[in-house]
Amino acid sequence: MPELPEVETVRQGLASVWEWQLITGVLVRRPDLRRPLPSDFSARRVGRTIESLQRRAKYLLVRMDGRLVLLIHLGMSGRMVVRTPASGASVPEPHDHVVIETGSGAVVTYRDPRRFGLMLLLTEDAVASHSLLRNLGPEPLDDAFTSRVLAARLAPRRCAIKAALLDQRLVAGLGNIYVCEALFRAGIAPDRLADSIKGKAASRLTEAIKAVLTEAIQAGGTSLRDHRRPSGEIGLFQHRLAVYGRAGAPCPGCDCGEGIKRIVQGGRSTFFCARKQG
DNA sequence: CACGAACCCTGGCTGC
DNA sequence: TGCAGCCAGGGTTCGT
Repeated sequence: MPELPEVETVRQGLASVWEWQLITGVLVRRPDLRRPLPSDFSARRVGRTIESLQRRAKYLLVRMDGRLVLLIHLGMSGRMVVRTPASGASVPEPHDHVVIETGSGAVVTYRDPRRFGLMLLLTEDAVASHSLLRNLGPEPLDDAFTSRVLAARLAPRRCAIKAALLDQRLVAGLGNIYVCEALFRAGIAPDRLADSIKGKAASRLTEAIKAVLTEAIQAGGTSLRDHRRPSGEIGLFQHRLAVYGRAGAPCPGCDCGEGIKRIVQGGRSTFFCARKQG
């Protein structure tokens, strides 16, 4: 589910509730996520103060005092649900796996039906070198991510550009939706070889990636099924998708009669316009 | 390095 | 209505 814009939306929502809050309770209702939660998961966190929330790729990093960091990945179906004292108590749902209460009385629930997500407690020293993080590519919204950087990273890759952009080692945070949308905006065919993207094409692709991610964050992400902001509101970017999930619909970028096509690359759907992305 | 397939797990939708 | 089959925004691992 969540790609970079959805995770960033969750980060912003959680930050307003969690920053500088004391953790007063952690309840593990179901420890068997993608990696099992350790038995001391709760004990190590109660009494800590949350200092900041950051995002790296599709990971959330919750930094606490004592150089302790909670790493969260939402997988495909993970959500963080916030309940404040004003919104009242509620009955736990079947897939509410971890419940975290802070000094303000806010209760944040990690809900993840498919349990592809994970939570991991690390010390600050272990974060940068952790196996889940150390091979991640650059953040696409950083100023340092330029078309020259992208072209250089694509140059040794002899695979389809679609597959290359989904590879988190090449650039971090893109998923199936935003890769499709960025390639459409850049006018690049999804099966074009990655090492052929340079110069003008690399510039168009870089700008397309940054623009689509920025717009999606501003819209609160894309809510196709599971994504919710911590407040419970849905994102709105699904209304602005040009190609993703729109097989057969008219192309919004040109007047070709064929409409948006769907193909399968590496077992995953790709949506594109054959004319605009010739 | 690249590729596909299998796998992790559940829910929703489609078609029969 | 029930059920089988397929699909899904994430990722890893293993074999070729």
